[in-house]
Amino acid sequence: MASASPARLLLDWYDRHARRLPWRVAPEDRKLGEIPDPYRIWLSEIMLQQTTVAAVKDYFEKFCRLWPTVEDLAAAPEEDVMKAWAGLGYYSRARNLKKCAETVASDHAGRFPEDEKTLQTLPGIGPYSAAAIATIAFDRHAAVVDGNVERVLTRLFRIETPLPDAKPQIKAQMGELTPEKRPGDFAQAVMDLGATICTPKRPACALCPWRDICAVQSSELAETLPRKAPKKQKPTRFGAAFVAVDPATGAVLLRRRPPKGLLGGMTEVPGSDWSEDFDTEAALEHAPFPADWRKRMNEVKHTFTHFHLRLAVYRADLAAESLNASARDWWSTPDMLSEEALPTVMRKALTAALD
DNA sequence: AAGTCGGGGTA
DNA sequence: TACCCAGACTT
Repeated sequence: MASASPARLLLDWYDRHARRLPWRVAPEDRKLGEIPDPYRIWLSEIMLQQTTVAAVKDYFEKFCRLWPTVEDLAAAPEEDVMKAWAGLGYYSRARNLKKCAETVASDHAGRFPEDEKTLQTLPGIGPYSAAAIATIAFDRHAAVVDGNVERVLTRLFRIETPLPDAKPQIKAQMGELTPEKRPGDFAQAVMDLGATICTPKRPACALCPWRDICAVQSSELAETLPRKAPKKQKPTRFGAAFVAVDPATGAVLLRRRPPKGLLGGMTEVPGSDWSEDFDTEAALEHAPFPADWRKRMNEVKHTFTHFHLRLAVYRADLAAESLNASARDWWSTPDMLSEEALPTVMRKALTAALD
């Protein structure tokens, strides 16, 4: 009897052990001819970029509740989409999500294209997402490569070429490995294997369905793969944030960030620019208007993709009416605050000011 | 090819 | 602390 193929080994493991993502329909629960909702597959794949399943889950359900179809999302105000995305990070994903929904609604009659090439022309859909959507939503044969796949395959085949130079080889190997039947389940199985068994540190080789065919199984080498270029250390930037509070209502003064760049289009409290040579002694010069600003004891520490941030937080209590209304600023009462498009660093600043 | 974009989980 | 990332876009 011929030995089982690698794909068969993995799919058997997947059918027995793998946790299934809540929004992906299991093959056995699928009615004949029924396909998973491409809109939901697309939405989940965009959210899962650089983000864990645990972090995505509640956001995914909220988006499905607010906008059940791609047409609903296309018709939604971008402002509402940014609010619903607030806290998930990488906010350009939310802007591109909205653009993509509009394109699908207007140029594709509300239906997602089924082939990888066309999918990749849509905003926010790159090589990974295009392959994932084509194979999971449309059962197309595609080589899905994300960080998990890179880790699993560099170990399985002992690929010691550093990333990103190894990407073409990994893509080709994934293409050869992917079976004609159930290609989408296979892709999800490899990613699931990477998330649960073939982990970056201390992989559980003893539990791996590929242990007998893996080039580095249970060896010291496994943890060192995939090889990557050494990463440079993050600099620290400094700045000040100013929280104005209306004592009568508890409302705080907010404003909108510029549409592009860091935290583009998101809501913030007034503050200085952030720089490595920020003069903390002269922070009050950056206040949005003169007031009795009091420095809070605890500063805000936050880490972005490529720098650390330390923010001095100032608070002033003043009546909202005493301030000349600016077109770009608004007061937000405590019950409205949770719905504002506030990124995590701004929620930290508000906590430091209000607690 | 390198830089820009958050945030949470681990050790 | 300091790592690890379930990528895509811009320059």
